[in-house]
Amino acid sequence: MVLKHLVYLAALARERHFGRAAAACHVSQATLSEAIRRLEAELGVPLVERGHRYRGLTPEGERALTWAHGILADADGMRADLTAMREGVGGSLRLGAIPTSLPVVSRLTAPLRERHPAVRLAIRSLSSREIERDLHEGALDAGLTYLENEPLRGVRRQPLYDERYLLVAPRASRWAAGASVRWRDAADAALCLLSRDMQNRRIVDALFARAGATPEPAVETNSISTLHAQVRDAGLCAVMADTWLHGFGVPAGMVALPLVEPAAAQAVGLVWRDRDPEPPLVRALIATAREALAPATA
Amino acid sequence: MVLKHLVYLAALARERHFGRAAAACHVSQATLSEAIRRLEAELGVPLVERGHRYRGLTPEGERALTWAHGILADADGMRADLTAMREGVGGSLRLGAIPTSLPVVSRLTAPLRERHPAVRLAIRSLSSREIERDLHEGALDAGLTYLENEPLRGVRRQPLYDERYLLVAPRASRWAAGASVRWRDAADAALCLLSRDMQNRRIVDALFARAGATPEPAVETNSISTLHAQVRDAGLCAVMADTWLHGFGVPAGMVALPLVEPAAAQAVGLVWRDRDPEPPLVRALIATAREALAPATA
DNA sequence: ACTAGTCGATCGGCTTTTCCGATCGAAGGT
DNA sequence: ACCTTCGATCGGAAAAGCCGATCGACTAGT
Repeated sequence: MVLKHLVYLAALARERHFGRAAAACHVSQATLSEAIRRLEAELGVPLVERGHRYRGLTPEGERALTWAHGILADADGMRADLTAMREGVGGSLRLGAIPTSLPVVSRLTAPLRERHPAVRLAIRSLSSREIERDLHEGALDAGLTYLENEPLRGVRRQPLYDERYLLVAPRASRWAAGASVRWRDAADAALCLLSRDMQNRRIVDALFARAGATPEPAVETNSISTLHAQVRDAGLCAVMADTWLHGFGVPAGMVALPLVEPAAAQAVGLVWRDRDPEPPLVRALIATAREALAPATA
Repeated sequence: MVLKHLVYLAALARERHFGRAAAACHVSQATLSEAIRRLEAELGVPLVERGHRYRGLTPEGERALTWAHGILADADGMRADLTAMREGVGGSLRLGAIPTSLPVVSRLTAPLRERHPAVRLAIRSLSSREIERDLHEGALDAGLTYLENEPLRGVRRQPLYDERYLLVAPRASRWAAGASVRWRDAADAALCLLSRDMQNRRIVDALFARAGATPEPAVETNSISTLHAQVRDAGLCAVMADTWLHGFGVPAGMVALPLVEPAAAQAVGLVWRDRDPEPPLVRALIATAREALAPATA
């Protein structure tokens, strides 16, 4: 079996198109087509739904793809590992992070780059689900995401901090009177919340629900910067993670009050693929994380 | 990179000889030599200590070998998985087992073969350390070994039963008087024990030590059948695992008495390589083990 | 010290695999 | 009915893989 053919299979699954997949692999469409055919012959199973158009992988193809992702990740890991032994940790680390963790990422990457100046970083803001998926597809080396709210499979983890929630409200509003706000009360505010496809929102909804309330947001968005802007410029209230406020400050004219009853916290941490051995860059990141950003740095 | 080259590397590390490794791979020595050279060129690191004789792998080579074992195991797993999807679980399952667990193996393999008649089994009696090593070298699919006494790394586990220890003594001896024997007292008997390279012996030694005693065995052996024979024919006492006695019975004219103070037990279970996805045969074995031989079947 | 034998590297040539450009044929949209 | 898109296929060129033979260096035995 040829490793390259697995690359072609992965590309085909990703691009869902023979021509584009071939282009992405810098080969002709004929080459890719034949490689898939060979792979099918060798494994003795059809991998793609045959027809005059790409219609997805067969169940066997999907299964093969899972294996292929693992094998390719290992092959890359081996290369990176040996390179690291020769000339120190280098190359490119692809890190996915949930939006609320973005302000924290630099606290992680700064010491990493200090130790290993040759490392190049690619940081992508992704949802927790995208992080999990891309980790398994080998499109990501590590992620910064929620550890507990929704199950994570096939990954190892290093807790880093707890995310807590605050209500950001206009200084003039009635919410600004006390030192904290109850979730139940916050539900009545004119809210700007993240959209429901984001786990942060699902967490917040669950907390509202635990307080017996159902928020009816005036504005929904899938971007935290939008959230921030809405609060600052439109005078709405928002539920924000403390990390975000630490990183970017409380908008002028607004106050941030801890949300209580329940005063819940979500564990956030580093995750990476559950494979041995670990690629050198990932190992370096974990070591850095453990030392530079031990838990209780919230 | 070509998967075949990794096979050659693994063979070379195993055989420690270019010619033999080549023969094991059914290629000429020239082919294998060149393949290693290519691999080194591609990875940019020397993998074997160069000289006019094989002198082992370089540190980079050892590292590469670890990755190679993983990648090759995955490639095999993929093939087996797809074959299983097509024509059911089949192929050959290589199972390693510590000697005291051998009587139990059949209770595991019988239901497995009943469900999957096409499966062929290769059962090897190995020490717990060999099991761990071969598992990682891809020379074994699963193992039956001690789970707790000495650390196991990079494996998943399914506890199956607890191993308990009995003193087998001549019916006429003073030990046969009571219903049990204390470790401290047993240390005074004329003993036949396993040799110190076996974990079972290390466990037994530790239990003697906990009772403040140091056994001075009259006979040491690395084979449990020898142990059994010595007890039966030479009239010595022996510390045996209950599984062995259940499997082969108490030698005629002897009695088996539980060893107490402490009445310790060692957990024994199934282990397999910590990788996702699991090969179909391994999965089938685990499922069978969980159902057919749940814990507390001692 | 010499010799025979072993071991791994290397060379030249052969075979197989891989890759590409071009073309084909089916399906879908207009 | 016509045109476009998509993937399969073909034939030839390039590359890689493999082998037998040979070389050079070390080793063990005399």
